[in-house]
Amino acid sequence: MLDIQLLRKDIAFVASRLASRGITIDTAHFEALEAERKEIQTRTQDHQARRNALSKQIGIAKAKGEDASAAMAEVVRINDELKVLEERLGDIQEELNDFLSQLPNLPHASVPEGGSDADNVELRRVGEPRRFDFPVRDHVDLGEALDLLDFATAAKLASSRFSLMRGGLARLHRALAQFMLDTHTQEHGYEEVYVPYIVNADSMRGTGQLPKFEEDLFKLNNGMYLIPTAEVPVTNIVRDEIIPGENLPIRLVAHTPCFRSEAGSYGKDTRGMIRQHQFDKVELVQFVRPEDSYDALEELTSHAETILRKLELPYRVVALCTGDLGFSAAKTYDLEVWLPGQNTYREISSCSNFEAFQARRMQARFRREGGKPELLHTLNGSGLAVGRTLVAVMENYQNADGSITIPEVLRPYMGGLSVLRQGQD
RNA sequence: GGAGGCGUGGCCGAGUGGUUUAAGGCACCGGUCUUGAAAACCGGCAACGCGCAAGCGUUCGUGAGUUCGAAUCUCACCGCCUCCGCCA
Repeated sequence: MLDIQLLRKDIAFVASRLASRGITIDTAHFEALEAERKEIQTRTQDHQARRNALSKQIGIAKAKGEDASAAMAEVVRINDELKVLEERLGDIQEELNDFLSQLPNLPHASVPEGGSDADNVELRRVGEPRRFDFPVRDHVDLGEALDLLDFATAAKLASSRFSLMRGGLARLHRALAQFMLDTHTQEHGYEEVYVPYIVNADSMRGTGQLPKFEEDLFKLNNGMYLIPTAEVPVTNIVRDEIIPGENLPIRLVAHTPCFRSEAGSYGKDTRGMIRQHQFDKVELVQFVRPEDSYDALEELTSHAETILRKLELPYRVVALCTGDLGFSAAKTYDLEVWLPGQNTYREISSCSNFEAFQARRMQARFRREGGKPELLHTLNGSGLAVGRTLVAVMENYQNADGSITIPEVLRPYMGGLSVLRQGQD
């Protein structure tokens, strides 16, 4: 949520920053609502003040045994008017709130201008895509040939866009998550958290999934939702809290499954594990002081990159342009891993600074020594998407005979195993 | 699932219809005293909204209601605790 003060003060600025994201806002509508809100609110509060004063007089009069019927009659009259005013004020405030909650965050000044992902800016490439002297297979062919990946059975159990992993591949998937958690907790100073995979609507509003993106979520019959990312439960830990300033920054990491309905993605990435209704992700979340959040974004991105470096997977870092930013983000770096099976770089992590956008929705604040509560800044990033990392390992580490070499750093998690081949357990 | 109890500021806690403008304590901040610290004493100290300000308003888990007036009464919901049942 944007700061309503900023809209009151300089709506032209807000409109122009949103225009860079391809969003047009009805400034006249907002200004009209605000003018009415101000008038109605002033009148409402005048009435309330009058009523409170009279009620106090009535109390004093009654205590003395005097007659208070004139004052009581006036309060009745004031209450009639007040009822109308309060209703109208409530409606206006709701309308303002709806207007505000539909607006995405403003892009940071350093975000490149652009209308679509074609305008994203590649910042750096790390690692050299491997040259293969045999025909490259994608992860689906590799996994099915090894009898370790079975999409047909997954579709029988659930539907398309689910996967079934077996044996060494299931273990490799688990190894990746363990390796990521251990790296972030032991080397990068994150605290591991275990969180609910089902959350309420308030949490979804806090991080910005609601009200605009309900169709992307799985909703349960009790009104709660399956999490689309650990960002939701982990970030909402600080909702409605005032954190002592000396406790910041707070760095949390969680490994969770993620559930996405992928509505509107029919025909996109239908093959393999790239786009699933259920996938695992290790998520990094930071709560920081406002002045530290851009340094924290660089640092958090480097933490995610560390995983790719240790796995020796080639990747590139891309700065999303204004038109490609997610709803709540002020700035985002995507990490894209090289997939030989697709002969291209594919997103494997998205690291964002939300500034105070989520904190304002969540009322997540901190207090400096002796100061007033201030909104903190939130950040998060995948560190990494486990399923896509598994795909990247399979495709980049494949051998001519269809076996898959296990990256060095994962072998301790695999009981020392160095290669996945057919017929193994 | 059943029965009972409870939700008050950063924390503890008083308050069962009217000068509550939420007592008191802890913590915290400032001051006096002191070589310094501690103790003692004095003062300050919830959040949010509107307003240039004075100030006004809202908030006692949440929402609805009763009343001239609600932290206090009624209803619903949420959460926590205790006991019973069930269960990994």
